Amino acid sequence: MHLQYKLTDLYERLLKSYGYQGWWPLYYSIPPGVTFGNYKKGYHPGDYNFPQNSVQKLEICLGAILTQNTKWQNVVSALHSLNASNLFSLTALQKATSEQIAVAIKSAGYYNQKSQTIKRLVTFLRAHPFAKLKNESTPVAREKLLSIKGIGPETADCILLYALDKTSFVIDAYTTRICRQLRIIDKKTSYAELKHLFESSLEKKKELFQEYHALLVCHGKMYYSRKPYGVNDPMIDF
DNA sequence: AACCAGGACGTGA
DNA sequence: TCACGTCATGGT
Repeated sequence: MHLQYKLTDLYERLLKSYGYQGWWPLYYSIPPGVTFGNYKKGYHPGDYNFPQNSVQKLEICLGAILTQNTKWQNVVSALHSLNASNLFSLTALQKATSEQIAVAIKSAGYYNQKSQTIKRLVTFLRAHPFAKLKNESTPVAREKLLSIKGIGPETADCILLYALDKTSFVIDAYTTRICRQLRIIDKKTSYAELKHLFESSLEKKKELFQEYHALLVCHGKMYYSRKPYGVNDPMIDF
């Protein structure tokens, strides 16, 4: 079976098992009064008309940084804390010191590093507003994001895909584990190689990229969070 | 009570 | 390049 078919087939199977995921979850920048399925939890399955404004884009960037090697629930409480501290805007984050931000995001862990990364991001966004970034080509915007210390490949790709609607596939630890287990790649395949594999195999639609990554995380949480990874994965029979 | 989480960076080989 | 240590909280 060709890899291209394998990857599109895996998507179909995951979608059938788990349904639409509705990423990126938004909690503190949603328009008031909007109700959409389990919207209160932040997810908006089937609705790809997000983000709608720069505050929502900022929330996605913050979430992408805060969730580095961290459970999402800890990120949610950090976002709540930021909101309670009136730090949920570019101008507020600009005025705040990294120490003040660190206190607010404590629950997400690595708060010293992440607070400084957030400060660098805010400085960056002053010179490169979202509207300007969207007009850049994906590779150029990606390089600019990667130039920010504390923003690596996965965080940059999350921002590109979910905040800027760019078709940049996100590779995370679950994606790598799943693809190894399903013999799609071997142990020494790099982030860039796996990313290229997905991007060259799939239709370049941001809705597909957004759902696929979310589905891989959902599946990864089920079968790939504890060693030995993926031994009970029902998708294993290709 | 060790283990893990939607990583990234600095270092030495 | 790459393997390894470090950063840190909170749930299981």
